[in-house]
Amino acid sequence: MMSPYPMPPETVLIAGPTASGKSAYAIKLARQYDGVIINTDSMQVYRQLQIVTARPASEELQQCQHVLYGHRDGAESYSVACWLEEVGNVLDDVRDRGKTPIFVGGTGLYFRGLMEGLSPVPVLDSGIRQKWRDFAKSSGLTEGKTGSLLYEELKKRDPIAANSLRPSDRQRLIRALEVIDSTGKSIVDWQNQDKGQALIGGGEVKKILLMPQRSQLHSRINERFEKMVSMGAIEEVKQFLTLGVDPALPVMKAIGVPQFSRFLTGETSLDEAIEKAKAATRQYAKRQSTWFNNQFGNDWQRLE
RNA sequence: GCCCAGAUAGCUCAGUUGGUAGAGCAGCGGACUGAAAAUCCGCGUGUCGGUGGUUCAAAUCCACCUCUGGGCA
Repeated sequence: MMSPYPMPPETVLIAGPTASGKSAYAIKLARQYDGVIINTDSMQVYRQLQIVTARPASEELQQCQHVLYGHRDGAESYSVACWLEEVGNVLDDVRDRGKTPIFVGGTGLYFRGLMEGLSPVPVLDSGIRQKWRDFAKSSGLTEGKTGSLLYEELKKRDPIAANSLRPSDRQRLIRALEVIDSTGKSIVDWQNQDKGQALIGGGEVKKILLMPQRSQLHSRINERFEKMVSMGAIEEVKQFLTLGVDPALPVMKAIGVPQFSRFLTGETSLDEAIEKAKAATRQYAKRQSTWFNNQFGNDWQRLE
């Protein structure tokens, strides 16, 4: 039965690899459902990078309300936990105003946190976190996968966690070490604990997955990157680099930043920087697709 | 027109005295719980320019042809 006044779903989720057309689709649904678009992308939160992260610009922002976009400084470290905390506040506000929350982005981990909650690991001491990052730097792990000092250290302190990780997986080894060191409890134990109440899922959740054919996605990625360059992506990265942000921070890994940084110091040609950045984008889209294909449930509506 | 150098994976190129080929990049598949645009794991995807010839055996040697660079006219 068609109703003349269809009720909007309680929540809308729109996921898809980079350049799959999420932003435009989100605006369409936002108008249909009187929605507020909520950023679900780990890089579009940073204020200084708009062009290079394909963050919606003024024309899009005028068409409906967008939140959690470009609201954080690149010099801060952001995370899925920060995001979930912010989402909690945003959701209360959106629902109070009778609007439909529309989550849009490409970060699989953020969607997982949103739908399933997060293990209740407390905020860790920043000194201890820094200690293990420094340790990792001196461990020589970047050189190869064998003889990892991090791995040996974790085996001593938390053999169960070590057993579940690869000796070459620097990031997860560091995380496991800082958790056991700060809390005295294994990350595995934390992860087996109740994740608490998920932020969404009480009512109808419309889940949409935009998955264009790979070859088409590659064309769109390549074309979009050329557009970014003509819109001033290089200048944006140049300006950002003058701030002297810690090279270890997440924002420094945004696609375009390392490649243009190397061009700006004369290490590579412009053509090479552009080709490398396009390739990095295609590889990223590949990893996103793997996540969406295998980590999401089959209750997502797939669209090309 | 003549001389020289090339032609091998999508790209750049290795390939020993003949034994049906391998690197990097790209690509493909996978993992994923607080930096996730991160961090990791796995996989060569090939009419060796073409046609003949020599040989038990040709990417490899010979001939001719095609194409691409460079040089001489």
